[in-house]
Amino acid sequence: MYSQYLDILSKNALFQGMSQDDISQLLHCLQPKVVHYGKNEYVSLEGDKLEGIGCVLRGEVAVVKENASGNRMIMAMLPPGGIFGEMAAFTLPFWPATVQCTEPCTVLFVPKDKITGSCGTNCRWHTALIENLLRVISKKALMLNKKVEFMAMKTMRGKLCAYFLDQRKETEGDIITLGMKRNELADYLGVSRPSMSREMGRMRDEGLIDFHMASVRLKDLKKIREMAE
Amino acid sequence: MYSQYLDILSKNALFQGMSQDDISQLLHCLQPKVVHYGKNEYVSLEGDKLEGIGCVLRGEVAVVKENASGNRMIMAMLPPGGIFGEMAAFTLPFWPATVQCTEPCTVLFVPKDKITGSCGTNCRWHTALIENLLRVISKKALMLNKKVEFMAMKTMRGKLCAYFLDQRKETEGDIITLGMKRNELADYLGVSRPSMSREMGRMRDEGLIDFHMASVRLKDLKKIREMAE
DNA sequence: AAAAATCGGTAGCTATGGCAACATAAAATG
DNA sequence: CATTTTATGTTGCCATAGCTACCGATTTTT
Repeated sequence: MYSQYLDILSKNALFQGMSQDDISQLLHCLQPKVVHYGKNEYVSLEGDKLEGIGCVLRGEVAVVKENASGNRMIMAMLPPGGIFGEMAAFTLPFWPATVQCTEPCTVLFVPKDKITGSCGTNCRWHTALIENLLRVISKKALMLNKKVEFMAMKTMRGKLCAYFLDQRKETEGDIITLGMKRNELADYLGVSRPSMSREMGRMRDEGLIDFHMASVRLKDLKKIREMAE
Repeated sequence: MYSQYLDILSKNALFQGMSQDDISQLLHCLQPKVVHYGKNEYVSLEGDKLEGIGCVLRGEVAVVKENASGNRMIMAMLPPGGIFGEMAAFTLPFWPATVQCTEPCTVLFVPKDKITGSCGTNCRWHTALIENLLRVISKKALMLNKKVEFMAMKTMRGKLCAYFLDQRKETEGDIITLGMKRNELADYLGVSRPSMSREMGRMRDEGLIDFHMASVRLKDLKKIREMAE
């Protein structure tokens, strides 16, 4: 019944660690709805009743928020494998944003009460699903928490240093990769691109860092750490 | 065994909607550890192995983050009924912050694998626990998301208007209550208190709002909405 | 009720960082 | 390989908002 979608579902964060057979059985007890949409069709409208989590099976959807005066802000673009509504599903009764297809799409909706409710028979993969969901949501919360920390830094230099050190985390070397383009990083930190470039230039002049394109070499870790408090 | 703690646990977000009898049975299968601490003792150290979620039963704990140069930043103060570690438990192997008692405390630790793992016999309240946990974590994520939105606004006025409108949400009237003191609100929005007061004064001069202490009257909703884009 | 502490409004000065505009470099496209 | 497009660096100007300091109001403590 869902066999044609097992391939893409096995790459979905909600079904991580399960074989396609497992997913197939699990789907049987989740009783999800599969819906097809045409280009530009709405998957959900802000304020609509929220019944479950959406998984993109085919196409691409845009999560957008529209303000009073009709300006639309794109919150995310989700390719196949992407999920949406997971943060709101267990807290809000309504969709907090609008979801629209940018091309013909197929979306699978997992009813929220089927996720937590036990399914009688094979609860084994149910447990894995719940663990995955907990992982997905708390990962998001931690990412947001980190972003708040960056944005809360008072100076541009503070934000940059905090971000650099965070990027360094795993790799103990002193060369890091900005995982984003300048524009995106500036947006992420809540500053303007020219001002950010200017500050990075100043930091280079002062011998704190060196950089070329997306790679930055942290030359004076001690001072960088001081700035990132 | 845990009977003396049922009173306070029934006020805990994790056990919401359960009777004390239910909680008692559930605890039996969660096999939590109860630990007593003296004043200023450490409950967990940043970097320690993270084994489960903590519930404050007695006393008060402080969640603190220390930076390289020994400065400590208080992330939260948790009274009895408070929980900690819930965001990290399913994502990080180690505690991301230090937890310390400000007075003699008792803490109950719920092992994380006991939460998701099925317990064989009475799974009924297990399901409720998981739903509660999902609610707690996703609520936190939504709150952080909102905070990011406020902080990302480019101007002071934008931040204020967005916050005012959010506070208005439920009550459709035009008088809102700032749920915080000026200092706290300024911190929350990531601005300085004097600048915020100055801007609020300007907005009053322009006829957008009126305010006295913690209550603000939104006089020109149209313009306020425009500013909050 | 008096004293102390906290909270909130105001003002002046100044610096940080936003913005626009342009220049150069890299990457994508044909 | 040439051309277009996109990404990045740079600069000057200037407004927003930070900071310090102070004063009055309100709340808490004793």
